[in-house]
Amino acid sequence: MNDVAAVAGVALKTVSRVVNNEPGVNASTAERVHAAIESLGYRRNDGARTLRRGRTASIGLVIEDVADPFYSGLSRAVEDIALDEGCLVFTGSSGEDPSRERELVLAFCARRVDGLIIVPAGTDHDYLTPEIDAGIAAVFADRPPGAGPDADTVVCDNAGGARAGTEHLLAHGHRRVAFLADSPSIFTATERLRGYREALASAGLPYDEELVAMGPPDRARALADLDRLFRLADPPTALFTGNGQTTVATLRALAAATAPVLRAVPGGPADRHAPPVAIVGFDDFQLADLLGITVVAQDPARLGRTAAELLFRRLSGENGPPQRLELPTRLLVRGSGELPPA
Amino acid sequence: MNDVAAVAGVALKTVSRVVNNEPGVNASTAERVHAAIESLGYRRNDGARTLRRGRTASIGLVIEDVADPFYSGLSRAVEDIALDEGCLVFTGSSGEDPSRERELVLAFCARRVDGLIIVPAGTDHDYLTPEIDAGIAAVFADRPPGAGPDADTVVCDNAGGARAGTEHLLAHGHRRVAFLADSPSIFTATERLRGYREALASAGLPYDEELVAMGPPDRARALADLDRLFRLADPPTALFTGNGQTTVATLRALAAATAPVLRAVPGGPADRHAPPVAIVGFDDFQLADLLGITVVAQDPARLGRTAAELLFRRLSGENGPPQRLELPTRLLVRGSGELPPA
DNA sequence: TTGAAAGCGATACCAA
DNA sequence: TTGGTATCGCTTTCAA
Repeated sequence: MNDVAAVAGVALKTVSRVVNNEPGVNASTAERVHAAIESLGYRRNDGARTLRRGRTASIGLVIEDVADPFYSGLSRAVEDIALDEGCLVFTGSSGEDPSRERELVLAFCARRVDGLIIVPAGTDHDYLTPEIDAGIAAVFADRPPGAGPDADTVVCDNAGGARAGTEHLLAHGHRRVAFLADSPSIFTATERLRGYREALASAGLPYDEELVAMGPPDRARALADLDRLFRLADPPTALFTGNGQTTVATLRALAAATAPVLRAVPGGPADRHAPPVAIVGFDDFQLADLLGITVVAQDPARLGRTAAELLFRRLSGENGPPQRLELPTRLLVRGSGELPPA
Repeated sequence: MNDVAAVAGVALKTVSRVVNNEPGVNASTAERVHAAIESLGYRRNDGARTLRRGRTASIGLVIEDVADPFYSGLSRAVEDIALDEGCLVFTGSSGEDPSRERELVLAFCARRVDGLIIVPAGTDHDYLTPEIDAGIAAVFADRPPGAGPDADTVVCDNAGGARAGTEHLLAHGHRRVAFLADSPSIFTATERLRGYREALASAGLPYDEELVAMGPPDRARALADLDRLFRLADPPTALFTGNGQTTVATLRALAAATAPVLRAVPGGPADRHAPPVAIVGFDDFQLADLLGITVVAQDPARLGRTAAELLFRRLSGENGPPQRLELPTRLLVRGSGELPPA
C-alpha cells in the first residue's frame, strides 16, 4: 500500500480510501491510484486489515468428519451462509477425538475467528469458557456441549424421531425390535435409545437389553451383533438402526450374511438386496430409496443453515440467553419398515 | 501480550520468548510469565504473528461441492495432511460456477494463504497469475487449470479408466454401448469420452453420436436420455456412465422407469434393484457394492493427499518445473457390468 | 479533498 | 538472560 502511494504520488491514507471505496476522493486522484494498483499488481492484505479492525470475517467449523455425507451436507450449508455474510470458513474434522476437537477449536480461536460452529466430540468444554468470555461466539450443532459453557445449540429431535421409527415397526406387528446404534457416549445415540424405549413403554412392551447393541459402526461389529441377536431364544423380527453408518454397516452384514445363522433369517438373503428382516434406520442416505429402506430422516443442510443463522445473528449483536433449537425429523416410508414379522 | 508483560513485570519481548518456547529464559522468569498468562487468560493472536512473520500457516481449498462424496473425501485427506503440517484450511465450494471460484480464490489470497488447492470450475485462470507471481503456491486437483498459469496438477487417469470400463463391456459381448456423462465443458467428462472412443476404436466399432448423452446430471435428464436411447432403431445393450452423480441418476431413472419405453427394456424393472441393462460407472459410490454395480473407481482421498503433499513440498522450498501427476483407476467387478447383451 | 501520526499485536534485530 | 525499538500492512483519528 505504501508502494502504491509512492507510485501514485499520494499519501498512504488516500490509497486506503480508494481501496475501500470510501467517499471523499477526487475522481482524478482515484484514477491515478487505480493505475498504480494495477501496475504493481497490488492486493490488500486482509490479515493486516483484520488486525486493525478487530473482526476477522472468518468462522471456524469443527465437525466429526467432512467425508461423512451427513456432515458434508451440514458443511455446505454453513459455507453458503458464511459466504453470503462475506465470511470465510476454516473447516476441521475432529474424527470423534476430543483432543483433536480441542486442538482445532483453540487453533481457530488463536486466529481470532469471529465465531465457531462445533459438533462436539468431547464431553468437557470447559476449555471454551475463556474463549467465549473473550468474545468468540459459539454455536453447537447436532449435539449439545458437555460440561462447560452454556451456548446456543441446534440439535434434531433425536428421541422423537427414534420413537416414531420404532412405533412404525410396532404398528406393523413387531414385538421384538432390536436397537443398533453408535456408542452410548455419543449424545445422539443415547437420545435415540431413549426414544426407542419410550415407544416400547407406551406400547406396553418390556425393554430387553439383549436386543440392544451399541458401539462404533463397522462391518465386523455389525456382523457379530446380528449373529448374536438372531441366535437369541426369542430373536428380533425387526431392527432399528440408530444412524446412517450403522444402517449401512447392517445392510452390508445382512447382504453378506457370512454368519451361518443369518442364512436362516426370516426372508433370507435369497434376494440379495431385500433386507431379510424389517428395518428402519435413523438418517437418510444416498440410494436408500433404491434399496427401499424406510428411514427417519433429518435434514443436515437445515441443521447447518440454522446453526449458521444463529451464529450470524449473535455476531450482529443479538443478545439474550442461549437458545436451544430442536429440528423435526420425517419418516420416509419405503418398504423395509413395513415388512410384517416372519 | 503487553498486559502480560506488565503483570509479570518483564519486557514484552520476554513474554514473546516464553510464549514461543524460545531458549534463553530464566526458569523463574518463565514461571512468572506463565502465571501472568494464566491469570489473564491470555492467548496469542496468530493474526498479528502471521502479519509479522509472513507465513499464515493456512491454505485454501476450493472444490466443486463439499456435499459431494467425491470432494468431501478429497477434503478430508487435505485437512489431515494440513493439520500434520500445522496448517489450517479454508474450504469453499464453487458449485461449478467460475465466478464463485474466482471470488473464493481471491478472498483466500487476500488472507495471504500460503497455498491453494483448486478444483477448477472455470477454464480461464489468468486471474491467478499475479497471485502465483506474488508467491502463493497453487496445485490443481482433479482437473487441470485452463488458460493461464502453468501449475502443479494432479488428475486421475480419466481416459484410461473410461477405456478400461468400456472395454470391459465390450469383452462381455456388447456392441452398442451408450455413454452418459456430465457436460463436455468439464475436463473429466471429455477425457472419459475420449477413453470411451478409444475403446470402441480399438475394437473396430464405429463411434455413434446417437449413443452419447452429456449434460449436468439430474434425474429428469437421465430419464429423458434413457428414453431417447432405448427408442433408437438400434438401441444400446449397455451403458457407461461417466461419473458418480450420473450413475446414480441413471440408476434412479432405470428403477423408476416411468418412461413407458423403459418398461420394455431388456431385463425389465421387475426386480426393482437389478439394472435392466448392463452398466459400468465411473466413480465408486456408497452402496454400489450392495447394488452390484461394476465401477471404475478413483480414490478421492489419494487425490487429495497427493495434491496436499505436492503443495507442502512446494511450500518447503522445492523448486523445479510444474508437475503433472496422473493417478490410476481400478475396475471393481460387481455384476452389473458382466450382464450379457439381451 | 488530502495527509500525518498513532496503534492493532505480535516478531526480529541489536544492544545491554 | 533480558530489554528496547523498528516493523509487518493496514485503519483510525485528527489536523490541514
